[in-house]
Amino acid sequence: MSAQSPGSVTRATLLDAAVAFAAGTGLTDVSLRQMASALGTSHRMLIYHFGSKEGLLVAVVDEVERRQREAMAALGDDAALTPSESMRRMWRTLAESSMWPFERLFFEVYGQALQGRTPMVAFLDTVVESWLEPATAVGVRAGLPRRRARAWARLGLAATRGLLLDLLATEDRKGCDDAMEALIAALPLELSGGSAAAGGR
Amino acid sequence: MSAQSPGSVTRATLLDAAVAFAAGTGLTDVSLRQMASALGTSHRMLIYHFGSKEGLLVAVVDEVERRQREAMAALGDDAALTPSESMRRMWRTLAESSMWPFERLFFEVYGQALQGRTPMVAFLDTVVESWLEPATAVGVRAGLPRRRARAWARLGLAATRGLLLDLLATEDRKGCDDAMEALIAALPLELSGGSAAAGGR
DNA sequence: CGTCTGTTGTACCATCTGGTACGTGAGCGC
DNA sequence: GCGCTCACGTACCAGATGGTACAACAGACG
Repeated sequence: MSAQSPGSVTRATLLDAAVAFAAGTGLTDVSLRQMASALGTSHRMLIYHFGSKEGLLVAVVDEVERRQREAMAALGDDAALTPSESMRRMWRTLAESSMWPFERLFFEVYGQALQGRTPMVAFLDTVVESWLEPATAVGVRAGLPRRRARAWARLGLAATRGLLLDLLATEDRKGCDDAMEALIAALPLELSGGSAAAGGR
Repeated sequence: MSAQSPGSVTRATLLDAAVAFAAGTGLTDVSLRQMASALGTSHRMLIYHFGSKEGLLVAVVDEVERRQREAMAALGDDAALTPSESMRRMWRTLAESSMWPFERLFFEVYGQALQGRTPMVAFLDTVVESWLEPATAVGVRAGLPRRRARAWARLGLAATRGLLLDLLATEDRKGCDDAMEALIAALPLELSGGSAAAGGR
């Protein structure tokens, strides 16, 4: 195996460690030297592999976004479940405390993206739509008119993120569970699984 | 009253300008010199009035939090309205594009607080509870059992914040309005105004 | 008048920042 | 062997950073 491009194995390993570090520490006000020493390398090597600090941040943000999409795919495609059960399961997964570091990182990046900071700002292009489209499809499949499905998908996404913000701040798992259950109990009939029009064609 | 020379500025004025600057630019990766020159003063003066950069950040974050509480008080105490109408009105106010800079700042601070950065971390103590308690009271007054009222208050708060995150990222005002309407339409009967004002005193 | 107190400007400091120059091996094809 | 690329360490740079020392100027008060 020829190590062709500047970084095939080393770079990937380094990126993985960088994401883990970012999840644990955040990536605001972090210098190359700090991150490098936490990763067991030198700031010289980070610049070597990623070109610049900006390049490193781009790589980390892209990787976080990639994992987010991956998680969405893993959580959303369970077509056998009713939407309400699927929603409950997604919440149970996201609210797990082992996920918190990544969610903290997610909201940190989100907050900086909203302020236009490069390269986080690219986050905004996909952060809603990539979740909204699949969730809308679930609602449509369950028999909701498209526009209504999209509104509910949007609401479900927003409530989930808002409750995660709450959970991360208060660590009140029970209170947030109750709120999510209130939303699930209030879902339209089509989404709660009672009379799903399974053959939507 | 000594109308001081144009260069002379009091601490309160400086703080006000600092918050405005933070709302427009963010307060991540901002140096004293940058902020000072944007405020028409020198970094020397910021340190003179606030003690240190940390002291300035503390003052700004406290002020943002204070305004947030003030806004909550202004939005929440309209006891004549039904909860659903009150919610709709609150959303209409918060979604106004003139509020966006402050909301961006809010989420930026929130994101950094979640990563434990001082002094933003103090934000977390009040960011949920100070809104949750009044909203719960509204639900109880409308006839909901306390626990159910609290769950719905939490859900309403989370959905509002989640939709603001969505709105700030996508600027899709209509889509977010639809989602909020979907939530309002799904509120429990007691909150939607059908059987309002159960003789509370 | 002099003195004191609150502000402000200038000049400076040690430290840290991202980035670079350069040397040095290790591995590999020839 | 030779050359060549990748990977990495050491040493360094110019610039920016937060913070400080010190002087100067204003007005209030005796």
